[in-house]
Amino acid sequence: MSITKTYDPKIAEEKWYAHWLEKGYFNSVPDDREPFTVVIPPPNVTGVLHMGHMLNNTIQDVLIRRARMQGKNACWVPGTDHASIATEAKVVQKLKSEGLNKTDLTRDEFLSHAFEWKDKHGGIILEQLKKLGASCDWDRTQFTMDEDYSESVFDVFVDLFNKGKIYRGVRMVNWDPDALTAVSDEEVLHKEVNSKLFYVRYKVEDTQDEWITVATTRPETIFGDTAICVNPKDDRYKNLHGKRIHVPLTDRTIPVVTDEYVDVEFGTGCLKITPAHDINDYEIGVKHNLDNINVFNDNGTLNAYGLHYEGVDRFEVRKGIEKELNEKGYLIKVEDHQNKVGYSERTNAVIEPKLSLQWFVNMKELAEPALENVMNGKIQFHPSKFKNTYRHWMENIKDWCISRQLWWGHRIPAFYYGKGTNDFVVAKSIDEAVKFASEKLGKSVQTEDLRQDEDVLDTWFSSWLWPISVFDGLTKPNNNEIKYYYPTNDLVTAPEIMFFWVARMIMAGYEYLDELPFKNVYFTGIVRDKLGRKMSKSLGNSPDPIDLIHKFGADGVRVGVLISSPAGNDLPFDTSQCEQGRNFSNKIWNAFRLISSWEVKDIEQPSSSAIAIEWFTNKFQKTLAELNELYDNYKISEALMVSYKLVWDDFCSWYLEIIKPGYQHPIDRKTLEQSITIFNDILKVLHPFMPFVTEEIWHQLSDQNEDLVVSCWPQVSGFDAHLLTSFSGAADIVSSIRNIRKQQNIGGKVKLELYYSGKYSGSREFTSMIRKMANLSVFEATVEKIGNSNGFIVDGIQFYVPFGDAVDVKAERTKLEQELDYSKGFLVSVQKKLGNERFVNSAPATVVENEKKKQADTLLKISLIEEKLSNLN
RNA sequence: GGGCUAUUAACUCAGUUGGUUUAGAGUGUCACCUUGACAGGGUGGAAGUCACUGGUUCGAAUCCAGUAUAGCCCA
Repeated sequence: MSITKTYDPKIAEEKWYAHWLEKGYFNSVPDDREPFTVVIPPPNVTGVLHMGHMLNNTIQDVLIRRARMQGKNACWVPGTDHASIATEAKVVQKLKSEGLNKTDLTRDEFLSHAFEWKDKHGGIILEQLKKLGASCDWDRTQFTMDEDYSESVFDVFVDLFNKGKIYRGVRMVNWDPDALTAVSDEEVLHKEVNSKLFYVRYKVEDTQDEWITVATTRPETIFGDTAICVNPKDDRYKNLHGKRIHVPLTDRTIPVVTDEYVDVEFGTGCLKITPAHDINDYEIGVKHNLDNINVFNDNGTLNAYGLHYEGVDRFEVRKGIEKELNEKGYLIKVEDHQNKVGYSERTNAVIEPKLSLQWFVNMKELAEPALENVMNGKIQFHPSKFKNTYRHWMENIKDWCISRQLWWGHRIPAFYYGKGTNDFVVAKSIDEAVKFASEKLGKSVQTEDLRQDEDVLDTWFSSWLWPISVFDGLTKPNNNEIKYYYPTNDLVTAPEIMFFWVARMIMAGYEYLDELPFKNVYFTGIVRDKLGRKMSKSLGNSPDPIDLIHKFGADGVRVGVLISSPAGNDLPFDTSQCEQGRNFSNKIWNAFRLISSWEVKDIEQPSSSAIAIEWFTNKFQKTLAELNELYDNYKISEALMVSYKLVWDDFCSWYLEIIKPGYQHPIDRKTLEQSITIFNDILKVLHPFMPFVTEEIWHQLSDQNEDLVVSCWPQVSGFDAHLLTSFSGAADIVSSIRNIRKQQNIGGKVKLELYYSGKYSGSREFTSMIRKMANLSVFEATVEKIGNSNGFIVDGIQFYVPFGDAVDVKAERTKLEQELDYSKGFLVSVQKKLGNERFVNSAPATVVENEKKKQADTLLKISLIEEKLSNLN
């Protein structure tokens, strides 16, 4: 049976994923083993896989697969998030394309459309994750709006309300006029934009012709002005204190107030105050007891206060009012101006600050343990630089607005029985609400007397419970699963959602289980394109991950995304990295193909093979120890690179070349068997990165009782450092001879002679290997100096390769002179150090010793080169 | 405006508590080789004032200060 020349991922991937599922390897139930738990950052239920997911989930899978092989009870819980605002926006859009407006539907009608959409598109992303090889326990798949899950959300709401940590209040919120909802501070993106600064004059009351000029970027809000504010220290305006001012285009007058807040330098030093439409104005308004005039409708058009602009969008009004102010002589001038404007992350609408009645969580107490336990290292951040950002946010935390004016999500479990601010009860169900309301009112209340709050909860108010609720930790406290799997081990996520999600999960963990939710947080970077732009659907610069998998194989893509993405660093992604990954798959495949192609015979094992096996076994042990350490420090990218080099350089370029029998010659049984053992160990350490190709080779290479996915991670047993050093000395000799062949244009098939002077012992055990790899006919000591030869020095031993017919003395001389220059320069730097008395006196003895040894070695080397040069003619 | 982080080869990154080399790797690039495991492989080479300026030290890519540039977070 011939093996294909290249690895074909398609067949292996389908076959093995199905097999793993069938065997239930990814399923976990609590047992005696140590648990290793990861909860997936639940993607949007209607989302599709993008490169960010690829990176994130590949890392999780690598961690989970390794833990599984280490004999831990690995449990990776998948699921999806209802993502209220994003999903609702999609559904609204879809309905619009069918000619349906959300406003024409009842809540129930809308929700049935939404669920229909969810059932159709929901979970696509989970299917895509399977293509990537994700070894999640699919039986545990959860959705944040599942019944049990929702119950825990309501439980928490009720509990926090009863503890006084949830309250209802009028606050300035970020209003998204497109989505018609409040959004949290974190969902607002501030962008620098070019705008205009309008200088508008206001007439002072009871004067003939006295005016003051106000600079504003938002002239459409003058209908909401309720004061003019100046700095009390500003001499220019002292005469205005206590006066009243006419608001242009209206018949209203407003007071002049003074406040230090006003920047004397900015604009005219005269500020119009519109408390309903600016957070700073609002605060001044509260301080000076000013009215709030809201001039906007929820959709961003002006209301009746806007007079003849009623019903017109605010940006249209801005244009119109500029014209009108100008015509009526109020507009003094217009300047170009740069300022920052908030945009909705979801709809990209310009956010309007708006006063409204919303639900809030008081964060102060919740934040305390969450901050403390990250700072003291109980919860580790990788990389740790994110601790600073985290601390900064947690120390300045603000209350969390959790109500959203949407329908898709967990409806706020507050039930109103009257119009008063406090005429409501909070309860898990309508039945409970009836009971509580009856108690509160002291009379019987019926279901139909109660009206549930129209709003839903912020999505993060459900996902902050994710690590607890996927194990029913709130609805069934102290159940076996929560006790066994919680706290989870590693969380892999993007730094962008550190506050939305990570911080809040930590808070929920301490509030509800008095325990951290996870021990380690691995922050991935942002996946960017070649131009450094974030990969996003809207830019259209993101390749479809599934296409990539078709082209390069899942293993190739996994390697591609991991190869250059250290924790916390952005990943500048290019498909050439997947190509590298695919080539790596092929390299491994061909190593397998080579070994399989050999005919076995019961012949004697060559000593070069015996030593190669000994060397590689030690090399593998050394690398394994390195790998384990890199994993422990979450240096996944580096671990991959170390594995890559182990396979490509050590295994393929050295080991296999050493043991490879001559063309059409058989191999001895012992070497073949030991090589298979070695290869199997390599497959094990590669498996977390490249699950499919390794499983495929594992089964084809030798008979196996078990599958690689559940095999044991190799044991660390130590290594012989001396042997490894000797090998690299031997490898240096081989390289040097290859170099000579290259310089002298001597083909690889021409046998060469190699002589050495002095005591050569360093790499003695590798003599046979050197003879084979360098293709030598002679390798022995000599007492005479050999003049006409190429030479090199390894470990202080002079080696000679006598010239054949083709002699290039000149080239040899040049080479030696270069080497001499370098060595002399090096000697100078070493001697400079040693000549410095203060160095010799203050540096540690070992360091000084080392410098002395360097000096001696270099002196020897220089004398050897000089001697060589003088012998050359 | 405030805070954080970074700046090492063409690109992407290592460089552990300052001291195994006049700084390493992968990719790319260049030269040569290759009917023979490898949509390629092998061998070898070139390529860096470690952003800049000072300081601490016997010794700085590494520690400190300042400057410049970039990114992120917050307002």
